[in-house]
Amino acid sequence: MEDKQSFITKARREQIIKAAIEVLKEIGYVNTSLAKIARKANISTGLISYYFSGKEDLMNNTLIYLLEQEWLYINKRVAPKSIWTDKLIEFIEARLTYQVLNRTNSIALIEIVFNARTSEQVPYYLLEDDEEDIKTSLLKEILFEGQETNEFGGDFSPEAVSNIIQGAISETMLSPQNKLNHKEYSLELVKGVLKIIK
Amino acid sequence: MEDKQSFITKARREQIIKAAIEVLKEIGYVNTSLAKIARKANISTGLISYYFSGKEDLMNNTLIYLLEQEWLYINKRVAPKSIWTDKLIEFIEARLTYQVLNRTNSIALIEIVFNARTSEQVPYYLLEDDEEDIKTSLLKEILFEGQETNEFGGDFSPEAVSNIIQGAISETMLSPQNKLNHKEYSLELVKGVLKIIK
DNA sequence: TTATTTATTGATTGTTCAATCAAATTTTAA
DNA sequence: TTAAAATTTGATTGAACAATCAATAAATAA
Repeated sequence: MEDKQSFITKARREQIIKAAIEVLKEIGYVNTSLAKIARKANISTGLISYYFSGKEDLMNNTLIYLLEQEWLYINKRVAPKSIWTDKLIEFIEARLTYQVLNRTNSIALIEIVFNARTSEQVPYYLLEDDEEDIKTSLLKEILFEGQETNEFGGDFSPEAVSNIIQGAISETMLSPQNKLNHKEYSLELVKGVLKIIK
Repeated sequence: MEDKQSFITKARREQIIKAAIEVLKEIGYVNTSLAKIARKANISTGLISYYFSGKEDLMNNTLIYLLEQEWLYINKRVAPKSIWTDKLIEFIEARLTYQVLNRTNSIALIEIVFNARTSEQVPYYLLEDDEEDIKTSLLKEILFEGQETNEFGGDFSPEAVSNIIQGAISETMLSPQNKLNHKEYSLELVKGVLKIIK
C-alpha cells in the first residue's frame, strides 16, 4: 500500500513539475499560473494544491528537479576522468552540451532563478555563497586541487577563474550565438582557460 | 510653452522611471505593479498612464534609461584611452565598477531583462544579435581591432572572447563574492584576459 | 460486502492588478 | 480677467490570480 501510494504521489509530482517546466519555457515566470500548469498537465487546478503546498513550493521543487537533472549529466561525464585537466575540460564541455541538449530545462531554470525569492524576499540569484550550487563546488575543487598538485602551473585564483568559467558558460544561454556555434565556442573557451591556468 | 511642456513631461517621466527602478530592486519584477510605483513616486496611479501608454511601455523606457546610464559611464572612461589594450582594460574595470557603484540600477536592469518580453513573447534575454547592445559592440570592436593591428598577438576569436568577458562580468553581479572583492576580481580577470589575447 | 482512506474535480472566495475616465486643479493664452 | 488646454486625482471596472473547500470518485482494508 505504502509503495503504491508513494508511487502515485511521485508520478503525479513529477508530472506536475514537467508541465511547469514546459509552461515556464513557453510563457515565462511572470505569466505562469497554476491554472495554466494544470491545463498543460490535463488535471484540475485543485490537484496541484493537493501535491504542493502552494505556488512557491512547486517552484522550489521544480528548481531542485532542474538542478538535479543537470548535475546527474555533468557528474556522470566528469567523474570518470582521472586527471584534473581532463576533469576541467569535461566540466566545461558537459555544461555547454547540456544547455544545447536540454534547452527547455535550461530556460525554465533561468526563469525560476531570476524570479523566485526566499521567504525573506531575497532573490535566488543574489543568494549568499553558503547556499552554493554543487556544480560550482565541483568546479572550485577541480581548480584548487589542480593547482595544489601542481598539475596546473599557472598563477591564478581558483575563486576568480571559477567565476570566469561559470559566467562564460551562462552567457552562451543568454545571447544566441549566430556567429559562433556551440562546438567552436567550447573549443575557444577551453583553449582560453588552459592559457590562464597552465 | 513647448519648452515648459516638454520640460514637465521629461521630469515627470524620469521621476516615474526612477521610482520604477527603486521598486524593481526592492520587490522584483513579479511583484512590481503600477500602483506600487505610483506610491513610491507619491503620485496617483492614473498619472503613470498619462505619461506612459502602459506597463510595457514604462518597462521599455526604464530599460532604455538604464542601458543609457551605464553606457555613458563606460564610454566616458574608455574613449580617452588611445591604445586597444588600455581600452580593453578600462572597459572591464569600468563595467565592474559601475556594477558596484550603481547596484540598484544593475539589479533593476536584470529584473527587466529577465522578465520583459517583446510583443511576440520573446524574452529580452533571448533576443537575436541584430538587436545587439552597444556595450557588446564596443567590446567586439576593441578585440577585433586590437587583433587586426597586431597589438594583440594571440590566437583567439574576438566573438568568443567577447562572450567570455561579458559573462565573467555579469556573473559577479549574480553571486556576491565573499571570498573575492571587486578590486581583486578585476585584477584577476584582466590578467586572465591578457593571457588569452596576448 | 461495507467502511475508510486517498485522490480528483471544479466552483467559489477574496485579492490584486492594469487600465479607464469623469471630475478637479493648475497652467497657459487671449 | 477669462476661456481653453494641460495636468492630476482617485474611484471604478473587469479580468486573472492563488488558495480553499465541499462534493464526488476510486482504491484499499476490514
